[in-house]
Amino acid sequence: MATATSNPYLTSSRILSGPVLHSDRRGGGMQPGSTAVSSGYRGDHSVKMVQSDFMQGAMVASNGGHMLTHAHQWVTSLPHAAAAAAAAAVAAAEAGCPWPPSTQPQDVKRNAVRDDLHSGSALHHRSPHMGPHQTHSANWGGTSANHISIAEGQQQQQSLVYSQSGGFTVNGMLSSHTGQSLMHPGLVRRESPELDHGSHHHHHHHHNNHAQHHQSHGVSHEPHSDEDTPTSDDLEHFAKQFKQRRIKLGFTQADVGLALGTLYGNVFSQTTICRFEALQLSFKNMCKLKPLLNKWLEEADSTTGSPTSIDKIATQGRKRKKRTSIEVSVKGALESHFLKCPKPSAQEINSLAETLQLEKEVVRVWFCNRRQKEKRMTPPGLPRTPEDAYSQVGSMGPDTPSPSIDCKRMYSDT
DNA sequence: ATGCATGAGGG
DNA sequence: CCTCATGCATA
Repeated sequence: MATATSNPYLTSSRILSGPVLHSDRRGGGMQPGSTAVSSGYRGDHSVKMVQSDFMQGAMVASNGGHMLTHAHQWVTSLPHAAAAAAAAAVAAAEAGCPWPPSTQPQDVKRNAVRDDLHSGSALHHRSPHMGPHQTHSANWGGTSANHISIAEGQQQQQSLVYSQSGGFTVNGMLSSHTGQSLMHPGLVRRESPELDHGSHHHHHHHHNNHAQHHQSHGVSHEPHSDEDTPTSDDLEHFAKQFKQRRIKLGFTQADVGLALGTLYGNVFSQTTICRFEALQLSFKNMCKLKPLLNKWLEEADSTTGSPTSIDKIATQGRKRKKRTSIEVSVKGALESHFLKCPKPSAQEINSLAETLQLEKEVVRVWFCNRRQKEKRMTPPGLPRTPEDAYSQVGSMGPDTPSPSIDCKRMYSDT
C-alpha cells in the first residue's frame, strides 16, 4: 500500500536529508587530539556487585518547575536550552555501578565454570570463526578469570550473524594478496602513522574488578584468549589496544565500522566502535564484537598500504523522530526519580511526563536508556585520567552507589 | 563522545 | 512493556 506518504513524523521536512553539511570525515571519527576522555578504564572501580544498596539521600530535586508550554515537539522541537537556571542536583548521580549484572536473580553459580551467557534459549554458537590462530598481540586473560556471572535469566541474545566472507581486505577490496602496496588516490587518511611502529607495548597491569571471587579449582586455568568468554580484563585490555592500534594506523572509528561491514558483512557505526573502545557496551555485546574487531586489527596492520574505499550505504528513507532535547533541570528530575525507582510503572511514567511536560514516550525511553547505561561495563563518569582518580573528593569510595531499593506505586494520576 | 531513538525478540 | 544491540544527530 502506498503508505509512503504517511510518515509517522514530519513528512515535508527532509526525507533524505538534502542539505548534508556534515558529510566530511570529521564527524565520523574522533579527532586525533581531542580524545581526552577516551580511555575509559575504570581506574579504581572497586565495585562489588552492588545491586540493592542505596546511597541516595542527598539528592533533592531542586529544580524549579518552570513549565513552558511546549507544544509537542515531535519534530518541531528546537533545542532551546537556556531557561534552565538551577538544576544542580544530579551532578554526580552518574556514579553508576559497573557491571556485575545487578538485578540478577541470585545466580550464585559463579566460578563453577565460565558460565556463559546462555540465557536459556540456545542459539548462540560461539566462536564465530576466528582464524585457527590469530596473532593475539598480547597474552591476556592470564590473571584472573573472574568475570561476572552474567547469567542473566533474562532473555534474548539478539542476532549473531556473521557472514564470513574471507577474501576481503580491510578496505573491502578483493585483493589478490599479492601486492597490497597500492595506495588509493581517493583514500583519505587524515593521519599519518608515522609514529613509532609496533613496539609500544606498555601493558600495565590491571586490577581486578568485580568481587565475584572465583575460587579456582586449582588447575583449570584456561587462559584462552581467543575463544570462549573473555574476562572483563581481557576486554578492557583489548579495547585499549585496539584503540591504540587503530589510531596509529590512521583509521577513524567510522572507518573501522565500515571495514567490518566489508569484512564480515556487518557494518557498524562510529558510535558502536566508540562505545566498544570505551567499554560502554554490555559485557555480552563486548564479547560479541571483540572477535570481529580483533580480526580487523589483524587485517589492518598486515595491510601495510591501507586504502580505504569508502562505501557508503545510502541511508534509507526511514524517518526518525527528532531527537528530543531534555533540559538539564528536567534531566535532574528524571535522575532523581530514577534513583527512587528505576522501573516506574506506566502510570508513574505518565505522571512524570505530565509533571515534566514531556511526551510519555520520551520519558519511557529515557528510563530504558538509563537502565541500559547502568548495565554498561564502564560506568560513566570515571576519571579519564589516573591522576584525577586521586584528586576526587571523598565522595567516592570502594562502594558504588547502587540504585534500586524497591519501588512501588506512588501517586496514581491519570 | 553521547543523548535520545528505533526495532527485534520475548512475555 | 521490557531488555538489548545499534545508530542518527548532536553537543
